[in-house]
Amino acid sequence: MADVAREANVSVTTVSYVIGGRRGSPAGDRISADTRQRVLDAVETIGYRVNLPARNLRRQRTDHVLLLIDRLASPFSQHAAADIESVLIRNGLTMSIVICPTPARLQSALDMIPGRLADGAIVLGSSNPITPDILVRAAAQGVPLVSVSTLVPDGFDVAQTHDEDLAIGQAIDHLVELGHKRIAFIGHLPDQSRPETRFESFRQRLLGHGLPVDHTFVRGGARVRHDAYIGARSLLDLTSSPTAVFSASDIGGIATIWAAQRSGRRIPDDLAVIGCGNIDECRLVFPSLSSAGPAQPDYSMVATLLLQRLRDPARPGERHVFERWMFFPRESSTGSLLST
Amino acid sequence: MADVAREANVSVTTVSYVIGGRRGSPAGDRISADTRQRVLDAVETIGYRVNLPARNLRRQRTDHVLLLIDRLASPFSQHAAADIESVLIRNGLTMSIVICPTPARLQSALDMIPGRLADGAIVLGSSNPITPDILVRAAAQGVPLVSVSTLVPDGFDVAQTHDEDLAIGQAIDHLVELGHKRIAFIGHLPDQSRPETRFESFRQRLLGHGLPVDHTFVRGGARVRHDAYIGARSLLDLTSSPTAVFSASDIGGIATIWAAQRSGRRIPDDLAVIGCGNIDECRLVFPSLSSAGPAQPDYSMVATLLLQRLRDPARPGERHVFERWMFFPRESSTGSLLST
DNA sequence: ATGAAAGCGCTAACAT
DNA sequence: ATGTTAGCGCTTTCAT
Repeated sequence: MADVAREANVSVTTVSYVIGGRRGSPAGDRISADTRQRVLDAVETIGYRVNLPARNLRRQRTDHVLLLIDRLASPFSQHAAADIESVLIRNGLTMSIVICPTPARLQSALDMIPGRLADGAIVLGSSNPITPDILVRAAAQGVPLVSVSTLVPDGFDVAQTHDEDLAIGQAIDHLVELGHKRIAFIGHLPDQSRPETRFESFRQRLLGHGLPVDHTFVRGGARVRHDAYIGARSLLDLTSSPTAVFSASDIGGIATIWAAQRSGRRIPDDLAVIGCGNIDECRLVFPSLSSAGPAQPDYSMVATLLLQRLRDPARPGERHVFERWMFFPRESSTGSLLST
Repeated sequence: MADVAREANVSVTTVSYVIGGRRGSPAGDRISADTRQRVLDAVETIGYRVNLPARNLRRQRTDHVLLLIDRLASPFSQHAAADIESVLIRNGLTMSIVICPTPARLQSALDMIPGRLADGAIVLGSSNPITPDILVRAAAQGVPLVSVSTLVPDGFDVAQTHDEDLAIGQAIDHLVELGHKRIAFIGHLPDQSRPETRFESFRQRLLGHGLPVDHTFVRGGARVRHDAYIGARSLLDLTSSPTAVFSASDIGGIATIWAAQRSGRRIPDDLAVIGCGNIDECRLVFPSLSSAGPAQPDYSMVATLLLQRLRDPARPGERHVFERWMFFPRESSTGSLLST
């Protein structure tokens, strides 16, 4: 900066004001158009680049936020990341993504914020059981945080879906109306030792119809195509196999369709399949996949929540609804295209 | 740090040595075990957190690298990111991901490195035509860079696949041997105004068999399931439609299978399909997708290349092979499972 | 085995 | 409209 100042025949202050471009108060008016141009030219000839760590050290702020996700591959993360980042960029912030497949990695990513490498974080879909503790502790230490989950807000905000239970209930009603009695479940968790909200919705609705919830009809692995495929195959290999499968994810539903087709079953005649999430792929797969999920998910409000919290870190955490779920019947359960 | 020093009754130097833990020379021997423990306790009671921007400013180094990808959704990015990050972590570095869907975003992400927010970057699969220019210019300005692509190395290293052309050739041979003459192509580019290496491999091999390359049989959009689906559907709607489709991506191949099934075609009897990339999904889809791709991709050497370049930034750029392609015939072209 | 102090590059309060 | 200067929090050389 000193070099630039010398070249432009101004002080470092002037250089700072030109390149720092405060969006606040004493920005434009301070420097004359002529001086500003001289500085810009000097920057060009010198090849000067601002040193961000120095700026961040001084400003005590980075204008950068972290998006923490458990894995890249999830079909909605692309959508979510794009929605969120566009809001952040519009507000002058940058974003980067850190993959946190384990609680330890989540912790170390969150540690970047007290470490002043970022101003805050958005946490997507870490369904690990010890995640809440980690988030609560981080928030208690003043880390501005928004979680997209069903957690209880506690110093951080929670963005969550609405009517998930209702939509899943409608999916089950739909299967029952079609005469299905042997309905299996493919969930996210590898085991049934911990509660899973979508399983609870599934279970309650089955019980409501007077149908038994048979634990030999429950599998995990909905998060990963291959795992769900294995789960579906083992369901279909049962001597008394299900006539319908409800999966807690769409990729699990699609994997189930594939496993069923490979076993020679026709869909939905021999096996009805319903997924969750209503991702685009549901409409492409043949037969198209019935799904409970949001009509058109929009994650931009998640970013807005973080912006609010950055402005006022002391706000108590709150729950906010950012997408409303519905049931979309398609070929995989009805046999004909009722809805796209 | 001053607070910690006071609490522990030592100097800030000592605190720095304890928490900075130089992995180099004067680290362990300098501080006595007793003093070290006193400092650690003080850190605990004070709740001290190191300020990374200050450290990075002073060290002129961040021990952080960027992974630049064009979109999250690509099926191999999960794998690549995990491979690369594990090598980096093992070497004491951290990694974050920045999504660069446009050349402008790629540029601004790369600018973080002269900006001293990261030490270097790995660029995955930006197939945009102006990308090479951006990378060359960044490298010329001293940005340590590794590109996973088929670009010409120029100040940065290039990690690339091997025998891609050969594997695609085998795939085409396979189709020709099965009697196919009307073979369509679904590529990455939206138009044919720019050369595309996989299309070139496809084209050359067809010509080698004396088959015409019909431009009404070429579509784009292989990168996105929905786009590929649209492309495949328009191919199948032709009055004289292809009997085989070769897609430059596996998700394009799977989308083609779906489009064909929806049109009432049997696979491979009415339409043979081959993809590229050999992703896990190929073995799950029904019928399983024949594919040209690596047997088991391993991206760790990409990270190794960057580590080398960080050590010696002046090294001229080189090409390195990190995965070898083969052709894997499966049900979507043969009708029976020859290979998994 | 430990401490004093310079300075990394920048911003912003306070001059003028 | 522009300049002076005191730090931001840390690392590291040089002393002791």
